[in-house]
Amino acid sequence: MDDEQGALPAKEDFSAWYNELLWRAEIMDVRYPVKGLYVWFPFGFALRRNVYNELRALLDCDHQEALFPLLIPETELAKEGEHIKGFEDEVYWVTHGGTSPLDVKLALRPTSECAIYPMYHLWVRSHADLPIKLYQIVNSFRYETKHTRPLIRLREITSFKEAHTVHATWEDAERQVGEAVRLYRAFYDSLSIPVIISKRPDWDKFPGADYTIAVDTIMPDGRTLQIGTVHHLGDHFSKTFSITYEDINGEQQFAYQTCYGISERCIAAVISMHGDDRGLVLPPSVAPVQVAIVPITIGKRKEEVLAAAAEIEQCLCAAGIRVKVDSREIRPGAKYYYWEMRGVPLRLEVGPRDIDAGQVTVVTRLGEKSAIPRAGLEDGVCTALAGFSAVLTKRAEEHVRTHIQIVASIEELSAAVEKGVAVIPWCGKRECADFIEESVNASVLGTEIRSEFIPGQTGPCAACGREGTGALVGRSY
RNA sequence: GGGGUAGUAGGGUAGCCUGGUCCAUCCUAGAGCGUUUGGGACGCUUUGACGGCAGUUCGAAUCUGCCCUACCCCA
Repeated sequence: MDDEQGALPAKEDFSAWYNELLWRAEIMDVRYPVKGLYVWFPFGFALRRNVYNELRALLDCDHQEALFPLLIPETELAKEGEHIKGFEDEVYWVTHGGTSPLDVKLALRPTSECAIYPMYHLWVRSHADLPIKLYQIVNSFRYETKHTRPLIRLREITSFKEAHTVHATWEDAERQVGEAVRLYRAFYDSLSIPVIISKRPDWDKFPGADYTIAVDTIMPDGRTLQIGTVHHLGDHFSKTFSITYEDINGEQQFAYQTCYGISERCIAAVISMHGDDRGLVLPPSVAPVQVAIVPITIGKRKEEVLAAAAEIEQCLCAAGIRVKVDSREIRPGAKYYYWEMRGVPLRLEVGPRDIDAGQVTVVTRLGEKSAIPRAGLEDGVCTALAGFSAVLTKRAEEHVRTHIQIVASIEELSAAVEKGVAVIPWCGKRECADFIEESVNASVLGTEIRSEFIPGQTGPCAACGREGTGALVGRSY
């Protein structure tokens, strides 16, 4: 092969590839001098903005965006016993104002239940106030002791989208759980990321929830990444924070709640799922630059070519496409590599030969080359972008499908989790899950699996032999 | 949680044991000038560093202490 100058580590070597790519594609700068805190480069931030705009658009149909404070008084945080127990080891505390110690310590929110629910206590009066569906997109803090990793395991989660809803009945809250799962599916569809929905085991649910539904995907190395969670909170928090409403009979009733969240792990998923040895590969829906135009300027016709490129830019821009002309004084090849690293879905090449032929050369990020007539270019580009999205989805589905195995015994499971995730019958008992987990060095992630790639499964529990149903098992980030 | 290794310019490395030399070195780094341009151009000129804080010393990248950060291994 050619000398691979400037190449990334191969994607096979996932950790090295991921770290190097974040830097080279200008997503994040990991050199900030505090462990677990990272800086968004402008390009990465543009990607973040596009991704979260997709999420906002979906939520804004029947949620409202709000903003609650970062600081939570210890007195509120400590109210719900089970909840605080789940977080107490990872809370950052503000203990001083200037040089004077505070009377009541203030926590940096690890999540916002205890910031929002005291206000819900004031806001909820009558059944007519319900349901309430709010969300906010904020940073939150967790003092992670394990290995931190940009976008995946952070001490400052910079992009936590959390929704908090209040309902009159348990059933109504459960319907909202279903609705949230539907929203998250739609969100990940727009990013061409296949997901596996399952119900987390009881010991792994959100502290203070009735149950937790998780959204997982499969990374290039076969490990799973949790990229969304939906919690049915029952009336645990409404009892703690006295969130009550007056029903139609004039009686005070406790409300039922849900909350559900997505963090910048969704961006880690986009990067990891689609990227390749040349860099990022971004879905057109969120790519900061959807089309890069490279003018091939040779000798005398330089002005003519640059004018043609500018005209094409204007016409695509008018059609609502995010487009950039790269007129830097470097070789065309250098520009191709540059935009490939940044995941631009389509590259347009405009040179004297194209002008003479009345066409534009189009190359997709995955290397498919074609020519589109200059007349009707907007339509041609839009079609190519839509086609590219479809190809990404198909590729991603193929990856997930080939990293799932349906197995029946511990031996099969042990081999399966080396390569990806597995589904195995389990009776639901904690001891059996512990046995399975210890035997294969992987986790029981969930049951009641909902995935187009996984059929319903029943059979004897892999640990005890009693009747069981399919459980998702894998190694996770 | 336990152990280990390391931090030198935008990135990668040498030097450290045995403290001292005016220009360490390589690159996909930056700046400038000129020639180039259908897959990472070339020449010349030039810029820039010893993770942080304290200590030892006439003198510290090098020795000592603490802290921070990164990576690897084991639970």
